[in-house]
Amino acid sequence: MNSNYTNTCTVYDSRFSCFEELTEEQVKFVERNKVKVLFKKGETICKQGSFASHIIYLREGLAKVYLEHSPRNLVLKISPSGNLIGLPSIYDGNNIFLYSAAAYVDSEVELIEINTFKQLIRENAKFAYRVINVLNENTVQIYGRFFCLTNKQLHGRVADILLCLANRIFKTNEFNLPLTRNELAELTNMSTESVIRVLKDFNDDGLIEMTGKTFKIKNYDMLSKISEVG
Amino acid sequence: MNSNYTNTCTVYDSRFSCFEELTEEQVKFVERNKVKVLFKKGETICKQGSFASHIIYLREGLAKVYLEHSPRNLVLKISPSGNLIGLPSIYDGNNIFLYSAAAYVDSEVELIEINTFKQLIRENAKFAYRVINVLNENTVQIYGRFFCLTNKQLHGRVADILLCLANRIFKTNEFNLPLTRNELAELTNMSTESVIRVLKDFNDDGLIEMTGKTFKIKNYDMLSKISEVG
DNA sequence: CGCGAGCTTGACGTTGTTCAACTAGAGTGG
DNA sequence: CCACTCTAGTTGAACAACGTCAAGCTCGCG
Repeated sequence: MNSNYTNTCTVYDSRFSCFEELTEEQVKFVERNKVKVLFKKGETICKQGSFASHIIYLREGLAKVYLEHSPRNLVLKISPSGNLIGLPSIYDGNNIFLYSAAAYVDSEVELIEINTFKQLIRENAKFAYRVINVLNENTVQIYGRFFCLTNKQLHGRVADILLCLANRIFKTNEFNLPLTRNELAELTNMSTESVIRVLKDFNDDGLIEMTGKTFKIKNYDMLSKISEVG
Repeated sequence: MNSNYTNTCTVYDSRFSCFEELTEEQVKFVERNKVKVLFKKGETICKQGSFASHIIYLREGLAKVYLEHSPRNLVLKISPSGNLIGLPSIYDGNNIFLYSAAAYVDSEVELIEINTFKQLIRENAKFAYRVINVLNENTVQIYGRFFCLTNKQLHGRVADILLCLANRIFKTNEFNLPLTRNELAELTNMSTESVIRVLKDFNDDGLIEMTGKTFKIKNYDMLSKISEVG
């Protein structure tokens, strides 16, 4: 019953699986029209502006979804395993990827032929209903992140990301982050130097313990508070 | 085939009408389960966090859709007549409004009972497919605005809004704006004073002609350029 | 051993907000 | 018809928040 968006805004992790609603026959239909692909860390999974011939299911790994624009990109979300990427591409006849996605770590994806996916939506209303739920979930997450990046200051944003990573990605208070400081900066929409300074502040104040890429949340409540007030 | 998001980002104006896909019987079903309501300028059409018992169709008027948060709100989009508000509320079992909406001008809306709407989605896959398109269109628009507010500077944002209003709302280069400077500031996520200063700059440089609330776009190309480079 | 990428730090400049003061027009009540 | 008040609009000056730049550091790897 939470009606605010101040927290855990960056990671999109769907609670819905649309595929559960498929009939046996439809499942086979999907099986026949998908391929499995491996992406190495750093590789582009889909490219903004190119033809979207498929919907992407991230079976294993971690990816960022972002809008490309010089001089700097805008990361829309990070997507852990179990999520769909490219759903907005089924919008209108064009089938163009509206964003790019890249692998943060080695990842395994399944590419589902887009017309297969569209056909399922038109054939199976329960499946479509699930898809709508996934899209809406995604919208909620984007709204949260939108708010975060536009209305919070640096410390709030970094606190937010740290909590987000701990809660939603690693699901523990101590984790080894596979991102560079530069990638963290892109994620929080700030300069690399500022990321470093804020992390140092948190470290000096005992809110986190940080050595290189190992992070440990020491004062969860305080970080939450910083995240809230911006 | 445009793959960037630099322009006309604030107004959501759907090209899709989902209702065309309904059968006669379903149309009657909707008729029986909707009510018409008038809202005066400034009134709240829906309230973030409250129960969403209905989907809102804006038949006539102009509204802002926004996240509530002190000290300041975040406007997600402005919605002209002919659009649906509250679709993300059908996400999961909760049926809570994820955002608030308020009328910029006197507006006429139709409230469609939410379970009616849900039932239509589950019954009619073509209808659901249309709804998905509407949601995706909305997502595209939000991405554009997200980019605009996070990566553009003041002049770029104001140029953006002006073009947006001219192109999408008033559909002419000369219009009378029913918004205060303060509302413009909220819309561009900047301070009222900054809005005034930027508008003055544009006016002094001959890009626009402005007297009070009357605006005239004088140099469309230059404004576009400013909007692009941020 | 040396090279390059990522990381870190301090100094400095820019952008945009905040604050305070002032102005103009639109009610409102005597 | 005139104060009075209230809101919206405007302006300038001070200030804070961040980004940029330049330099140096560290560590893994060829």
